[in-house]
Amino acid sequence: MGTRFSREPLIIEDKDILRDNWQPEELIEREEELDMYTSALTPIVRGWQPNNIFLYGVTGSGKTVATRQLITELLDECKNYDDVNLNVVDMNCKSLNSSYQVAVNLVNEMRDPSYQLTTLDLDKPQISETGHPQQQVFDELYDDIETVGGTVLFVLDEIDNIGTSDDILYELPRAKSTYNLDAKIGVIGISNDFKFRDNLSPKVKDTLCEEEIMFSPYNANELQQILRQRAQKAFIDEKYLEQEVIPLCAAFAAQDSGSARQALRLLRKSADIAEDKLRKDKRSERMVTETDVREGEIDIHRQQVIEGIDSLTKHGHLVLLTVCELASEQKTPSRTKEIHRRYKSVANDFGAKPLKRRRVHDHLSDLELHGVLEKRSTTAGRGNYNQYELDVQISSVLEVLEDRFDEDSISPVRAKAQMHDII
DNA sequence: CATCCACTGGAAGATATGGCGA
DNA sequence: TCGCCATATCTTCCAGTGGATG
Repeated sequence: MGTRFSREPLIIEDKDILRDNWQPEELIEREEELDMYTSALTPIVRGWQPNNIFLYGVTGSGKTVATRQLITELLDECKNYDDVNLNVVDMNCKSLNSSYQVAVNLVNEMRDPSYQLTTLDLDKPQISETGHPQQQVFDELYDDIETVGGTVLFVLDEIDNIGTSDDILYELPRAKSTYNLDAKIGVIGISNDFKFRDNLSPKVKDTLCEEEIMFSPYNANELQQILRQRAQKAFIDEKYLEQEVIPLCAAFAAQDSGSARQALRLLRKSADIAEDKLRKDKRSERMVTETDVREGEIDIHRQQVIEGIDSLTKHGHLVLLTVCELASEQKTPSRTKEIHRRYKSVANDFGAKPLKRRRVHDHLSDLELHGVLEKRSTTAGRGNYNQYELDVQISSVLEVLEDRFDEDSISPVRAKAQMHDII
């Protein structure tokens, strides 16, 4: 037997190739989008004022990969011309939910000594995330832009996170004329959310959306091509994949989101499961099977729900616990009114001041958004009302809640659930 | 058919928290 | 320490909805 940590590859040769941040040499199935994108970027090579570009499409539809590829080529090309000084500031706004935070992080990004702006280091200290007036942060940012000079291109990935506070998107494209800057400023906004574009204030839409490129979700066929492109390199031998594996991964992802990221994650998970079975001698052949894919799908979904629950606040957990309690008494689906009534006593038991009705409604919708609860809107009887019930195994929810509260307060619920045989 | 009812969910304001510079 | 700032969370208020009621 080998050691516990054997380096011997079993099925996968290079797992990184199956990650969504691996940059393929060629982005396939997106020819049209790349074409439009290229023409939108062309003015930069000529040293002209850049277009502002807005990309939108669901996650995993190739927006970021396309951007990375084209920006790399663009930077290379610009090196050939003395009169073009292109600086790209690339930032992911995933955890930033206001314009203010984006501005602060842009300043820090530009001042980060390890960041390779093609000109000088700014050599100024980083600034803290809170405590400054917004305008002051903007002023710092413009100062830095002017110091860097040339063409400054901002790539703001997942910009939809800032929600309705879109000041920065109004400010940035106009900064040149407002503050008489010499530097040319361009903004590329990348959004996963279609609605974000519609919800932008009209003044922002005018400027930022000069060039819009829409990345549609991949269909099952396109996803298969993408998976094949990567599987060729990632697996020791493609023969180790059952014929149905790639089509099935593609189908699951196409059905749900059309996201290449999701399809890849599933393929990766399936391969993990297969290797695990091999290692534990539960399987004799080097082979990823259809069953592995189906198991992987369940596993990933479950993981997502648990993460969803984990991110909630204390009262979110209390509301969820209330629904569990009702479920354990077979009283779900339950009306919001009923949930709120019961929630009040649950909260009191935990020594927490119960929230008002409205807020509990919000928590319930949150839970639905996370896929933990299922909502049923009813328009029967007097007026319309909502009912909620658990959309996942009560046992997995209780498991997560046990970590949040203490075990003793959860066990009565578990006992009741067991009594009614729903666990 | 007009009015009422019971509920939903948007909007705005209040409160709590935590970091900043002075 | 204080006053200032941003933000998350929560409360208050209220308009809208659509079947029920008389």
